[in-house]
Amino acid sequence: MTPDDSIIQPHWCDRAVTEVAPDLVGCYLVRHLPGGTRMRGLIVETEAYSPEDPASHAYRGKTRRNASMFGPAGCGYVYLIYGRYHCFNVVTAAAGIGSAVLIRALAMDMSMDQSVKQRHRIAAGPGKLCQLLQIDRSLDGHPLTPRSGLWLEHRQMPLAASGLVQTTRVGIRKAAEKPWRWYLKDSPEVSKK
DNA sequence: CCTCGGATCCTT
DNA sequence: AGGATCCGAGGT
Repeated sequence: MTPDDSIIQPHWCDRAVTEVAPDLVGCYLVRHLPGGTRMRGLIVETEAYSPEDPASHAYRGKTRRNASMFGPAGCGYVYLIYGRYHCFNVVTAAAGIGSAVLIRALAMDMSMDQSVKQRHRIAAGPGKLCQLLQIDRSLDGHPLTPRSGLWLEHRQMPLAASGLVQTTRVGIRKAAEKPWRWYLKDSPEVSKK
C-alpha cells in the first residue's frame, strides 16, 4: 500500500516548469487500472515546456487540444503524436500559465515482468510508457491522484546532484538548443544522449 | 477547405 | 533513411 505522505500533492507542481522537471526525476509514476492491475515506474527522464518556448504546444496560446496545459498544476496533459502514440505530461505552475513536464522514460519496478532482460526498455520513450500504462486522452486534464488511477510519488532516496544530467531536448526543431531535458545518469531507458 | 508536419517508434 | 497514421493548426 502507498503511504499517504509519499503521494505528490497537486500544489507541489505549482512552480516554474524548469524547477519541477528536474525534481520529478527520481520520483515515481503509478498507474492503477480499473481491473486492479497496478504498475509503478521510476521517472528517469523529463523535459520542460515553458510558456515562452517556441517548441511548446502552449506557445501560440490556448486551444482545445492544449487546454489542460493552461489548467491547474498537478493535472495530466495527454496528446496524440504522429497519429499513433500518446505522450504524458505533468502540468505545472498556476492556472492560466501554459506549461508542462513531458515524462520521457520510466524504469519499471522489478515485479512488473519476469525477465530482467526485458525489464529495461519496456517504458523507454514517451510513447512506449503511455502504451504500457494505458494512458490516453481520456486522462487529459485529470488531477494526478489515486482517484484518477494515475499519480506521482516522492523520491524514496535523495538524489545526488551528480546523478542528474541536464542537456538538450529530443525530437524538436524549434528552440532545440535550450537545455531543458534532465535524466538519471546511467539509466538504460534514457533517449539518445 | 486544404496542406503540412509533428514533444514517436520500428523496420529497412 | 523511411513509413505508419491521424489530427491540430494555420493559411486561403
